[in-house]
Amino acid sequence: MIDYLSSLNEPQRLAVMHGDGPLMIIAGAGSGKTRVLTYRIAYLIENGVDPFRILSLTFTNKAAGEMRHRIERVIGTEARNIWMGTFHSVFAKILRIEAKAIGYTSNFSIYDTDDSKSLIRSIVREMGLDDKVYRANNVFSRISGAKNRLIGPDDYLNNPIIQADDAAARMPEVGRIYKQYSLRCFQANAMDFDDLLFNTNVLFRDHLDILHKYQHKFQHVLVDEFQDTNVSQYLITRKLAAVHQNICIVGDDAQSIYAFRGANIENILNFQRDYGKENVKVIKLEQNYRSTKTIVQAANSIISRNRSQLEKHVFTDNEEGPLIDIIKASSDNEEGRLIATSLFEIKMQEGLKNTDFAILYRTNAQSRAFEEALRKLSIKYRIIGGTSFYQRKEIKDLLAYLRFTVNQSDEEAFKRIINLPKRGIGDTTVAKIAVLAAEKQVPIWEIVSNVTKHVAGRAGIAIEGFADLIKSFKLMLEKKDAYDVASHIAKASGILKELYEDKTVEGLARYENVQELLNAIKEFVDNPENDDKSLSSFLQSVSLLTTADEDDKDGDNDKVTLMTIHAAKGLEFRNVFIVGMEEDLFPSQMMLESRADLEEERRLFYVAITRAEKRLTMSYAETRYHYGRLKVCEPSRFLMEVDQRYLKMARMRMSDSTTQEREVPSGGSMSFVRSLAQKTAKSQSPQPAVAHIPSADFAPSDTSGLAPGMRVEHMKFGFGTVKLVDQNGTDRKAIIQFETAGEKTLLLSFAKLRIVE
DNA sequence: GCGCAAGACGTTTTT
DNA sequence: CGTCTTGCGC
Repeated sequence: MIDYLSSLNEPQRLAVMHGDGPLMIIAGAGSGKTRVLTYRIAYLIENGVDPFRILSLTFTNKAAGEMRHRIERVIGTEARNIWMGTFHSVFAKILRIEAKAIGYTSNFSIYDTDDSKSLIRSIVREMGLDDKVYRANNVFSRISGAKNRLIGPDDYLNNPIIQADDAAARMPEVGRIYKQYSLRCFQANAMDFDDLLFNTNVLFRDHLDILHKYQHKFQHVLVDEFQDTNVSQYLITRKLAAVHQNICIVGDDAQSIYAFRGANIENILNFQRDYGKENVKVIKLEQNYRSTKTIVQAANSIISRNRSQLEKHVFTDNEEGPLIDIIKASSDNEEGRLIATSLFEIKMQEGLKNTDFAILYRTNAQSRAFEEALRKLSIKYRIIGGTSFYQRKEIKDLLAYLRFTVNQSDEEAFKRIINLPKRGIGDTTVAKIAVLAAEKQVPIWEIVSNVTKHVAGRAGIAIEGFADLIKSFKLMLEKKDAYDVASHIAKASGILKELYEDKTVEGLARYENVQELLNAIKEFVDNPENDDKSLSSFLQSVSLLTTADEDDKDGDNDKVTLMTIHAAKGLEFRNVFIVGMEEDLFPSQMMLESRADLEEERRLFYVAITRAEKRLTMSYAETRYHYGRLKVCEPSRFLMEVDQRYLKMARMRMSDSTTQEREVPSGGSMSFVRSLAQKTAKSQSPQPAVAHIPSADFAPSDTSGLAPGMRVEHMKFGFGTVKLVDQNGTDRKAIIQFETAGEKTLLLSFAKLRIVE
């Protein structure tokens, strides 16, 4: 009956059949870890473990769904009872159940990144701070980083290292913003993504009875993609596994690509320390079943350049396979055409389907050229990630109505809809209400529902009307399901009407999108797997969708997949194109600018390569449009780092260029620098020239060009002030240097600065 | 408070 | 090149 065991190799079988106690599976790319995890859970259930008592944490909800179905095929419908999902969705569910213990109610809102940033923007304004200094992006990432390390606002303020760091970054008030931000989230009965994990930790820390309940409930805890968990997540798993000690982690340090959001490879090391090295069973899965020898070895040649890694040797018995093709294109658009043509040829020659192909890129913005080229060849494609359906304005607007109906404390939802459609309530009034609520420490609704006490005149009456509208929506919540409430709200709020009256193409599309959202809610309600059909439950599931979770709306499934490399984690395709292999793009400009080593970028490259089963193609363009300007690109250093034996390429060369120089007065703004360079280029060369000024060279990471004690101050992306100072603080001159490469457009936002004595 | 026009500013990667 | 903010007349 357990015939699935026979299809496994020795280490895989050991991992599946491991009994009690901590288990760490180091699984190389393509080594069948999903199978192992699936079968292990099936095996546990067959051996008497109650599915209700298994907690399995995956990286996407889709992965959880697929795994659930695979387990179902082995052991039957019992698989439905396994606790399975992403960290965020599983613990959001638990927080919903236990909300009261930490002062929330179970219908709390989940703030997405936009909500968080908008709240931070308001707070910065209210505190009278400069929003150019305290950029929402920056502040948010600091707060997020702190939360991921389980540092609360008070800890943050009391930590001298963090305070010194903030002071050095000239943002000493971040701690106070953080404190206010947390307070406001709490008052809004809202949690951001990080709070879902942070508050779970708080819940387990402060309420031992609740912790004990879950500790005893979960007899087995399994964590996939362990290399991408952060401290906050790790501690949750550690607490949950503390009683039974049955924790199984699966990961690959070589595929850790989420350090930027707090993932900590050291969790793998901590794991052995925390459970005792002698207690932890370690199993390595090193045989790759996915890719050709060429692909596996090329990937190995990349990752071997990284210093920090666990000892592991990934190999394969698969065929040799074709060499990796390198395609050089003259522009980003040509890159699109060449890839699309190549894809089409391979598809015809080998008789493949569109689903056999994936195009992977470093940033979402790169998809455009490939979309156009594929469309021209009538090749169907789908894009994963990017501006997703749920990020569209009209969708967020309706969702905000739904959120506010469920949770009248939700400040961000309130701000979004209070004047939508227009009812004569301006920013001033909105800010006033938000501040009033914050000062009195009461929910927004408290002010809104008694608005005439606080706001006089026309605005007050308008808000009163709004409050009555929301009250009428609220009444529906108890009796009706999510779909009935939502479709009523769409009509009664006037959102649908406003879009319907907009007869432009975009207006029509927006109207259809809203209908599409209503359809999605209908589907949610009709799905027998969802036991809770309330609006609140729908909103929760929607906010925690991962990019991979979004389904195609049309029924056609044979499509080429376009996505970022990050989104491709865990997936595999027969043929893979890795595009945009250019210095500044991959490895990314940001990584080159910060003095960080490129190890994470290299791991990302490793992940990209190992998605391919049979055939791999890489491409780069010599020029690329960026902010509407043409930029000259150089081939990525990563292309040189691959063992050249596995590549089939046109000889790579740097683009021909000559260098021009111009003096820049210190303290001048970049727009001045820009116009100066523009003038220079035009007057000095008969044809207008391209100025290639890689922004990586903006801050001379190579300090050899600098006299001792000198430094160049600048703004990223070529905006702001250029300033060159010596150790006495005296201004000195700097040179802007740019190359001409015989093209027509000037690219001036990427300036290379050099020092003049 | 609204709407339009000119101007500023920006791109990793994601739950 | 887009998108979002700001400034001004109404």
